[in-house]
Amino acid sequence: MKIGELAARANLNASAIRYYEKLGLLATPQRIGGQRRYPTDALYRVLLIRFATDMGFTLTEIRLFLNGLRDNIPVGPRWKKLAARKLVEVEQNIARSLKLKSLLQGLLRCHCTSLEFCVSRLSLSPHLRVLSRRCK
Amino acid sequence: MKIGELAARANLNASAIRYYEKLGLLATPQRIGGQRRYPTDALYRVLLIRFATDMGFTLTEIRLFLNGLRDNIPVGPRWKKLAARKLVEVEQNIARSLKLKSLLQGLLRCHCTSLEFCVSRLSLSPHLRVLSRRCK
DNA sequence: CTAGAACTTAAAGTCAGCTTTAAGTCAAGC
DNA sequence: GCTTGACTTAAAGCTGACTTTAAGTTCTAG
Repeated sequence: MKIGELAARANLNASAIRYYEKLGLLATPQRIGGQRRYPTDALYRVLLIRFATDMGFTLTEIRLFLNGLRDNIPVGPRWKKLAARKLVEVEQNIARSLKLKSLLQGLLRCHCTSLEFCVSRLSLSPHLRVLSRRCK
Repeated sequence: MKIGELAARANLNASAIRYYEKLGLLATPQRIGGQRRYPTDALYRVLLIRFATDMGFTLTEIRLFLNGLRDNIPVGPRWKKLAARKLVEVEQNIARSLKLKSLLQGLLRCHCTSLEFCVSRLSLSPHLRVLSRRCK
């Protein structure tokens, strides 16, 4: 498989594949005439990387994890430590986003002419009054 | 008020204030001996900007909104359009984060030796099998 | 055999939201 | 009058995950 096909199958740019290789996330593949040739396994590796980035892991974290695999360090504890840390981050993000959501909903329920009232009703910080002060 | 005091009161760096000014978020203030002097209003302006960035708005979005204020375009519709769009983004973020959370929790409940089972039980994508295949 | 698509490299560019640096100017207290 | 801290500028640096560029090489179809 050449890089273009690998990239297409992983729904990525070829440059992203080269970037992963440069970061040490992908092994340097066999070359034919200077061009990279990948075994099917490489696709799974790339898809795993994509999955992990979708899970919110950084490429650095993923490299740590994959290097653990390579060095035959037991996967369990390493993975769980990373996952537990990420879980905390995700939960904080959810809590924050829920707060933002209700704040935005509250603001959206206001009419412009009553924004001043809305601001106080929502107990928003006083600096928001600069907003209502200018509101016709 | 000099820039240092404004920055301290907004819990920001002075460089951030200058950056906001450069982006057009803050009016160019009066100068005394080349140094910026701010009226109290400027603090409310900065706090409003901080509030909006905390709400997840980008500085570009905030500038659009503030320019609307300056040009005496009615605040209500403009604000609501931005807020409604942001609300959708926030809701998508929440949905995504909840998915990630349950996925991470599922993975955390696994033991290394049963990760293969876990992967199939969680109905994870097949590329995750590359993981379990290497797991001792 | 040749056109052109796909590959190669290193280095620079992108986005956001600042911070840091370097070299200098101004203000306030003693 | 002098020191020191706060201010000034433009430009470069930072993080993360890539993309783009430029200039060149190789593969493939006709």
